[in-house]
Formats: sequence, structure tokens, C-alpha cells
Amino acid sequence: MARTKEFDPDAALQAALELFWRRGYEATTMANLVDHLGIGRASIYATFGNKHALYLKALDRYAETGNPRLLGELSRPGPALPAVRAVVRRFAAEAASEEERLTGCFVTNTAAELAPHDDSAARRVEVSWEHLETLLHSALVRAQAQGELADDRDPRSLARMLLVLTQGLRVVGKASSDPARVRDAAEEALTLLD
Amino acid sequence: MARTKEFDPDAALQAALELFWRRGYEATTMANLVDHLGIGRASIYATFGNKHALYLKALDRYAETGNPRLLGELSRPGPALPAVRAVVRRFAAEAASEEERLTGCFVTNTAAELAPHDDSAARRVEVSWEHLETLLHSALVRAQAQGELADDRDPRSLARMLLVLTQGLRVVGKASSDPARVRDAAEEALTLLD
DNA sequence: CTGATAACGGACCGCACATTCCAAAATAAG
DNA sequence: CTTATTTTGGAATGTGCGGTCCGTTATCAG
Repeated sequence: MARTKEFDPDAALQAALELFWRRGYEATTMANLVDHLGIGRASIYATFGNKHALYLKALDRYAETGNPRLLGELSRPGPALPAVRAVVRRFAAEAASEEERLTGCFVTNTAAELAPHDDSAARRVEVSWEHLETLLHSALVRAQAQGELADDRDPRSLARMLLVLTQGLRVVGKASSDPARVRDAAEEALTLLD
Repeated sequence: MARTKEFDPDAALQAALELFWRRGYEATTMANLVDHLGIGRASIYATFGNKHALYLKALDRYAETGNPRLLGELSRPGPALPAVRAVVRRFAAEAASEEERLTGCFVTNTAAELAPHDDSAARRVEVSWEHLETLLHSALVRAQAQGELADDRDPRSLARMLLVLTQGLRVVGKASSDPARVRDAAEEALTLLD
């Protein structure tokens, strides 16, 4: 009946995610997207709506595919505390890397750039954080049940503290040149789990 | 010899700071600045250079005048730990407030929005963080000397951890609606000082 | 093969932005 | 008072943006 699409919408969305992730919302122009996705302007609009809608779709995709392996460790049976430590250390390592300077966490970036004046973006950020906090919380509860964590510790506030810390790591990593700073901060926070 | 300025450059800079602080760099237009400062476009350019230079001057002003009273407590003689706790709690309270959603910490905002692709802004952010870390560090060293903090704790990594945490508080506060989250996170982190 | 349909690329549009220009106004020195 | 000098507000400029339009091209049903 009609001509078929010449590009893979899924791959295009992934490419858009990469670009938004690296440069942010405002700094990414439609011309950049046309170049990077390798498809025509009109096709982008026909497929994804407008720039804002495309950004939200990219954010959704990031949230869905965002490191399922690492976070999966948090809910795997067995010792829970090592998984929590691994997640925090991973955040710190990424925050300290040179590459981080240019990318960071897409959710953190969205929180800082869009959340204050964009409700639909803020909602998604909130969902992501809620998700991570819940994952950390249940891992800590499990750790407590398994005797890895003292009974007098509060898993809820520990999870919140780790969540806030990870977001801080990403922000500090964006402008701080000294990798030791984020590493020290993470290790110090992890002593709360001893 | 010539006509005198009709406005106070210092007050104008303060007004520019307020605007940049509330809306960020990109979202603030020169037209907004003209309205808010109450002076003409040409006068702004003649006095401050261009938009970017004005932002940097506003950032410098923020760093100079940024809450000297609160941070001054950190170096005042007497018990040091209560001052550290007060600073962290202040950060948390501001991050949890409704107003925070719209302002946040100007340095944190700059780190997230400009630092990745603006070296001169990144340098100033780095200086501010270095300053806060140093203040916290020397307060903790003093606390240790005065027997308020156990000798086996490391003031350097504690200071770094608190610095990263405060930045995380500001970012999370920007998009998270639950004030308890940042409050719990801060209190949990402060138990590291017990 | 044929025609209806949808995707394609690139030209195009209106707008908003940062920056500059200019004529009028106001000041201070002589 | 006169004149040189600077400020001032508003108009003008040029650029780059997000979004749309349209002629062309490819696909599929019959």
C-alpha cells in the first residue's frame, strides 16, 4: 500500500538518547539530531512528534534499559551487601571517569536541567529515583534479615542516603577534576554499611 | 567631563544574580535581564560585557557573598561538630523547601548546566567546592583535636563525603517532592560523625 | 504494469535570540 | 554658556532555532 520505512525507529531513538545524554536538551538542536540519526527532519517529526516528545521517549528508553544487569544484582538471592557496595562503587567509578564529564547520568542531567520547569520530565525523574531507592531499600532489608547488617540500622534512611549520594557523585564528577574526591566520598559513605 | 551613570552597577549585578539563579543561563534572555534590572540593553553591555561575562560576574558575586555567616561558624573557635551538623542540616532544609525547586544552589546549577562545556564556569565551580571541602576538613580536624571526633576517622574523606552529599541534596531537591527523602539522607549521613 | 499511498530530503518559514548602532539627553570642565 | 564626552533607550541587524511544506521516490495491492 505504501512505501516502507528506510530506518529502524528503535536505532534512531537510541541515537537520539546518546545525543541528548551527551549534550543535554537545550544544547542539542534538531540539526544535530538530523546529522546524528542519519534520517530526515520530516521523518523525525513523523515518527516521534517534536523535540520535547523525542526527549521524553529517550528518557523512557534510558529508564527501561538502564543497566539492568547491575541493578539486577540488588535483587538476586545471596549476600545483599556486596551488591549494594558494587552499585555505589560503580556510580563512583563512572563519575570519576573522563567520559563522565561528557555524559553523566541521564536522569541526573534531566533533574538538573529540565525538572524545575518541566513537570513531565520531573515525574519521570521521580519514578527513576523511587525505583532505585526501592531497590536499595529491599536489598538492605534482606541484608538485615540475613545478618549482614546490624538490626538497629534503618534501611529506609540508608537507602535514601545512598540515593542522594549517587546523585551527588554524578554532579560533582561533572565539574571536578580530581577522581579521588568522588572515590573517597563513596568509600566513606559505604562505611555506614559496616 | 561626562554624564554620570543613573544606576548602581552593584545592585544591577545582584538583580542579574537573582535572575540567573532562578532560571539558569540558557533560559534567561537579555530581554528578561533588561526588564529585571530596570536598565537599558546598551547599559548592560557597556557595564558588564556580554551575557556570558555577566553570568560569570554574578557567579563570582555569589561565591563571595554566599552565606558567610553560616560557613563562618565552621571556623569559629569552640565545638566544631555542631557547626558541621548545622551546615549539612541547612543544606537539607533548603533542598527540601518548596522555594528550592526554583532556585537551588547557584554553584550546583552551574555545575550541571555549564561546567561540562564551559571551562571558565567549571573552574569557578571547582574553586567553590574546594573551598567548602577545605572548610569542612579543617572543622573536622579541629573536632578531632578537641576530642569530639574519634581519632580513627579520616577528616579528608568525611569532608569529601559531606561535600558530595550536599550537592546531591540540592539536585534531588530539585525534582523530588518528598521532603523526608533529603532529610533522612542528611541525618543518616550525619551519623558518620557520631 | 498501474495507481494509490506513505516516506523521504531539502527548501522554506516565522520567530526569538544576543548583539550592535544611533540619535537624543545629560553631565562636567573650561 | 559651550562643548566634549558619556549614558541611555529603542530601533535595527543578523543568525540560528524548531517546525512545516512540498515535489520526488519507493512500496504494495490489485
